[in-house]
Formats: sequence, structure tokens, C-alpha cells
Amino acid sequence: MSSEQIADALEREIICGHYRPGEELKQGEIANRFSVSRIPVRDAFQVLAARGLIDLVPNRRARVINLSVDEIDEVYDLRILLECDCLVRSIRNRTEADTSAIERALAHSNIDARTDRWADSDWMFHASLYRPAGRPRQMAMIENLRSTCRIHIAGYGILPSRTDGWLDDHAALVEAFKERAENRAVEILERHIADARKTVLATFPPV
Amino acid sequence: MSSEQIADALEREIICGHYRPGEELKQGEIANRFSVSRIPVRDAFQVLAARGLIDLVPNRRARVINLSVDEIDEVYDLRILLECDCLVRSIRNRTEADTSAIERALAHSNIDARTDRWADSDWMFHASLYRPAGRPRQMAMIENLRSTCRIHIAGYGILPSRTDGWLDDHAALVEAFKERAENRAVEILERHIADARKTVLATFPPV
DNA sequence: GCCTCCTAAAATGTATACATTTATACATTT
DNA sequence: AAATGTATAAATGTATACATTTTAGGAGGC
Repeated sequence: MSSEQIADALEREIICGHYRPGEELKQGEIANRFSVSRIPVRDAFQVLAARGLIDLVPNRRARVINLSVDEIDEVYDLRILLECDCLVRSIRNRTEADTSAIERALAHSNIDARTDRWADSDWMFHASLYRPAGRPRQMAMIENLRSTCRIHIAGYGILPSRTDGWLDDHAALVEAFKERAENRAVEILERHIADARKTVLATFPPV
Repeated sequence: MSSEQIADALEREIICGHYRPGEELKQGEIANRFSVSRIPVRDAFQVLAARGLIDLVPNRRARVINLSVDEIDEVYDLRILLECDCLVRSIRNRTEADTSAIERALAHSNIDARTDRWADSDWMFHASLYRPAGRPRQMAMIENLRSTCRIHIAGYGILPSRTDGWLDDHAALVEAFKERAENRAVEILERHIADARKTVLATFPPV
């Protein structure tokens, strides 16, 4: 079990809600669990910290991030900015092969929509929409921001509200994509992400 | 010398051109140089890798990134997207105190423009423009993308072409900022960053 | 009951040691 | 001379050990 594998395994546990926002991660406990020494665990922690999934202060225990309302707001604004830009580039580049990959991802997403795989399938669908843009670094940044959101979604047991409307958005996105209707696609996506933000922020205690 | 300090020191050496793109970083050599064991150096490497400044493959030596033309292109597009958005938010939020901080940064930037501190001062100036937006995460992403660019700028000894025009852009940006002229400010900034990209890409061998 | 101070336990940070993998140099072959 | 194979050197990966720091819990005072 290399440090890279440990980082990936821990990332999955964090975004799946095994560790909650603010919860501590102890080097020793994790080292025992993966049957390695603390050295590779430390390496993995540095990676997770640089990805922004945990807070790491010297001599203090690692903690899963616990974002404030303002920070969540910023993350969703960044998602809107990066995802909409990626979608536009994607629509401009797209070929027929891309479209069929998207329709397969849409079908999968519909099947998983009401299971615990919904978040994974949702990302698979959106990734298929953005992939034709040919922007690997931008995709990595988007995936990272989405992981940040998932920590809170999974940690507080948030489920998508209005699953039907959410699936309708996906179908409408695919239609706009196929018709190369950039502006309509961006409008749908922006509202889609803003809706997700509302659902997450609704779980915060009112000020 | 903690791992965090080592990461920061190495980042500075990399973006200042002490290590060139593609050059190897050896744990042992760096450990000796900073008078520590290889453990904190390894921690620092993980941080630099997650920041995208070095490539890290298990069992292989760490290497400074060496971006292709396509990758440089993507980084500059991301900078335009994130920096212009930040500037707009900044203009909408700004107060008089912000303006005076910007004018101080502009003065510094003008003084350093033809010294080896030009890149640092340039970032200080742009950071002062973006800070009123109140977007710390977006700022960190921008700073990271700028570091990526600086690796190539410093590594290949690229100097800003047309320093006069570049300083004029800064002055014009401040004017637009003060007048809350969003669209004009974004136009200037977009062209300003696109010009920087041209200078960097010009150093690549023609295809 | 609540706060402060102190101590023991626990967790982290890193140096050292050693196993494993990769890189380099040299000899051998074509 | 170029290419291949091999042995040596060097670099990496991680387990262990120990120093340092933080955390947790309780005694004592207000």
C-alpha cells in the first residue's frame, strides 16, 4: 500500500462521509488500519492538505475541512465559473462520438439517481459533458472543488432535493449540448449548480 | 526547518529559476542543504506535487514540471477566467482604502519593473487589485497558476517584452478600477494576460 | 460549580537504518 | 560505432526509535 493509494483511499472515505467535516484523522490509527508505518500516511496527509480536503497544522492532528457559509459560497461560485467555461469549450469542440458517450453517462446517472452512488454517477455525467473541451487541468480543478462540496453533502447526509428536477436539468443539458446551444446550456448549468448550493446552505443553522 | 518551510523555500527556488523546468530534485541533496533528514523533504515534495510544481512518480526522482504548449495555453486561459472574474468582484466591492493600497502597490511595481524583483512586484500589484473581492480560495488558485507560469519564465530567462506597455496597462487598470468601469478593466486585463502568454510561447521552438 | 494549573498519556516530527528500485558505467556483442 | 547486457553505485520507500509537542484528566483554589 503506497502513500498514493492511501491518499486516494482516504479521499474516498472523506468524500463518502466516513469522516465528517471537522473530524480528526490520526496518523497512528490510519497506519494500523492500512498495515503500514506512519511515514506513508504522513505523505498521504500532505497530498490531501494540498488538495484542500484536510487542514494540517504542525504538531496538531489533521482535521477534515469544515467550511463556513462564505467558503461554501466561494466554492460554488468557482464551480459555476469553471464548469460553465468548460461546457462552452466542450460544445465548441464536440464530435458525434462525444455525444454518444454523454448519452451513456446520462443513462447511468438516471439509474443511480436514487441510490448511494448518485454523487459518483453525477460527476461521471458532468465529466463526460466537460471532457470534449480538452482541458485536463481545468477538469482536475473542478473535480477538486466538487470533492470539497461532497465532504459536506456526505458528512451531513444531504440528499439531492427535487431529484426529478435535477434529472430534468441533465436531460435539458444534453439537448442543448447536441444543438450547440451554448447560452441555453450555460443558463441551465448555472442554475443547476446554484440549486445545489441552496440545498447545501439550507442545512446550515439560520443566522 | 520544518517541512512547510522547506516546501516554501523550494517553491521560491523553483519559481526563481534556480531549478529549471524538467530538472531533477534529489531528496538527499536537498536534505543535506537544509541540514535535515529526507523525511521532511519528502513531505515538502508531496506538497509541491499537489501544487502542480513538480512531477512525482514513485521510485523516480522528482522533476520540475515542463509544460507543453497546450498546457501553457490552458494555464493562461484559466488565469484569464479566474483573474477577470476576481477583478469584477473586486470592483463591485471596493472601498477607498482598497484604492490607496492599490496605488501603493502600483508605485512599488513601477520601481521594481526593470529589476529581478519584477515578477514578485507584479504579483503584489495584481493581488492588491483582486483582494477587495474577498475570495481567498480563488486568490490561492490564481497564485498557483501564476507560479506555474513563473517556472517557465524564470527557467528560460524570459523578461517582459514591452515593459513600458506593460506598465501602461497597470496604470490603465487602476484608472478603470477607480472609475468602477468593469468592462474596460476586464478588457485591459484579458489582453494584458494574453500578451504575457504570447511572450512565453514565443520562446518555444516553432512547430 | 467553574476556572487554573499541573501531570500523564498520546500524538506528532524527524533521525537513523535497511530493503528495494532505479540509474550509471563499463564490458560484451553485433 | 551502436546496441545490449550486467554489475556497481545511487536514490528512493518505509519501518523503527526517540525527542518534542499537544491533549486530556484531575487536583486544587476561587
